[in-house]
Amino acid sequence: MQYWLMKSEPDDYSIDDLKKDKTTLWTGVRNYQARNFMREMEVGDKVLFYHSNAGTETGVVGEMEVSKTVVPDPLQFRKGSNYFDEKATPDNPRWECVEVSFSSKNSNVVTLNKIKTRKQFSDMKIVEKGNRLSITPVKKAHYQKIVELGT
DNA sequence: GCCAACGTTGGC
DNA sequence: GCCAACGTTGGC
Repeated sequence: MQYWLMKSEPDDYSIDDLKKDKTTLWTGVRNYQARNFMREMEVGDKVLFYHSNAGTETGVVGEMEVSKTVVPDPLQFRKGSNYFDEKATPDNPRWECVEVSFSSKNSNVVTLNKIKTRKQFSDMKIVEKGNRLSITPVKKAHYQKIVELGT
């Protein structure tokens, strides 16, 4: 069992969208490091849903779970999509995505601000200066503490 | 909207 | 394989 954090801009795809959809393909990741983390994911892994670029609401907003391991990201083949990649072919895809399922929405947003002010989170990847990576592994203890703070 | 901190691309 | 130029992310 592994623990992760995945970012999404709420204007693009929010925790409420996931709640409505119940499951979704986590498409649109176009960073090799993030893709490689998705390749490591297994069914049942737990994931913190993080809203980025959300002003004072920026932070962890809920939990989800990996429900399917990676498949080729269909958007890389879709001409006209923002995520179209002309170098990708169905025989040789470049980008992959996992399927995730909604678990719960926090009562409170665990804001980035709050995470930053707590010493115990100082080694989290999202706190490190300049980390723009949209998918990062999270330590179990950090995961549990953040869930607790969001309840 | 600004801009620092990256990541990627492509010429050499 | 280096690195300058360019593009993107995401906090503020």
